[in-house]
Amino acid sequence: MRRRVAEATRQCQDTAVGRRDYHHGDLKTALLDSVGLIVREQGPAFVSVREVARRASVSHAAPAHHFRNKSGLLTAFATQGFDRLADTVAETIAASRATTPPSVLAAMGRAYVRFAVDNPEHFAIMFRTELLDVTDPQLVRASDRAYDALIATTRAAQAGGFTRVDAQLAASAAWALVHGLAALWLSGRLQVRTGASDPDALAESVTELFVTTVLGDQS
Amino acid sequence: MRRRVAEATRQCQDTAVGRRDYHHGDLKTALLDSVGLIVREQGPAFVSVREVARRASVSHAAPAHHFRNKSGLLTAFATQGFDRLADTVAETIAASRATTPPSVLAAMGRAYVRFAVDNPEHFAIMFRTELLDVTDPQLVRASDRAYDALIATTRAAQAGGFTRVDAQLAASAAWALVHGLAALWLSGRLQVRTGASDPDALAESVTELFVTTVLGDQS
DNA sequence: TGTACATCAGTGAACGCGCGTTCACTGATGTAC
DNA sequence: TGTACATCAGTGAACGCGCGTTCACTGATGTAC
Repeated sequence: MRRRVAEATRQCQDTAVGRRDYHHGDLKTALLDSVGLIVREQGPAFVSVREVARRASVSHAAPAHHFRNKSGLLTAFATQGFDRLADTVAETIAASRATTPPSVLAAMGRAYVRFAVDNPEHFAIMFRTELLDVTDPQLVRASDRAYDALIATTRAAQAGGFTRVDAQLAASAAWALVHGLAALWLSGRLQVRTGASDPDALAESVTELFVTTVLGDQS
Repeated sequence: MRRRVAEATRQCQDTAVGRRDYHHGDLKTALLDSVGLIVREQGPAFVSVREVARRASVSHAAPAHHFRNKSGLLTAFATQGFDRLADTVAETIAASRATTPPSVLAAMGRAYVRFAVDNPEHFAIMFRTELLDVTDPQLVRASDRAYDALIATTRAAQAGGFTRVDAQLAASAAWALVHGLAALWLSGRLQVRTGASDPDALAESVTELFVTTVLGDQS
């Protein structure tokens, strides 16, 4: 009886947005969204396959049809994060095409911190290598894409005579600087220590300091 | 019967190093050591009160006599980490008393990375604020001690006319730089990206770059 | 020095719980003819 | 267009497990007299 009623309902609403009778439609995405919500609200330690399924309103066995296991689920989530980061960085580079490598690098640094602040749930998982399958090809590809943009920019800076040091060291230092800033901000320590409340302003000051000193026009 | 044998054994070995009959002697320290071993070998996610007790060869209820709960245990471990970091930094400052603030700051940066590499288990917990009781007075005191040393040094640099920017920003930037370097190194990303194998050399290059540019002698 | 007693620091059983994963299953979907 | 059938994407029960915390307990220690 309940089945027949449900079916009748389905036939009426078949094309409506809310239809989610038996097959979900886009459960994979919904599960990754659930991971993000849990990490954001409670932290990485609270992610469980069952809670993720619960939030997506499916049975706890459903995720197994989309991810090999818990590690696979987290790896997919980290991959999503690296893809978004790489997209953000690529957009930043495209938007500052007309400027010099140092100002491109500064913009990338601001974008990195912005990404971390806007997506704390992804940032909190992306570098937890002990939770991930770091050999996963999609994860590798996504994180490569983000790093390649960085090293290309410091190489351009070096080629343009803008840097005091080689491109590799400049890339490592720049990455460490913005990564540390993002991590300390998200852990709450920087706010406590400095009383700062605007991560963008802080990122701007720090990246500006970096490029004007390390990448100051030396040509 | 077994009891009497055990007692006889105890009476004979009462003063021996290995004696650990009923009262442990220094269980609190032993439990913190166990936490460190687990984090180092398996990661923070694998720390459980029961496993910690198991490694210290006591019953799983024993830790409750020394720590309020799991969060208290981790908070004590983080406190131990901040204390050791502050000690390391203090020693570094004492050892470079005769030099200028920029070179003191560079030495502190190297010490920070060195600490993280030598104590990855502490570093992995110290900034996981969601796992800790961040209001714990001992934790606050220990982490204050480490930060105070940093801000004092950048203030000295500013007072000596060594910095392009104010002491607070210099402290934030310096901290972010070495913290990011340590975090990326421990996550394994930097090795993969740069092929580097010596964190000390990398820390030396990066801190040197920072102080010569940001704190270059401007007087 | 000996003894009574309070306190400390352990034990082991028990509680109720949520976890990851596997399994046989079934409803829904898509495709070949 | 209709139908048979393979495949896909879910369900719900079950597995065995380890977890954090509490509790009454007891052995060991230290102290007052």
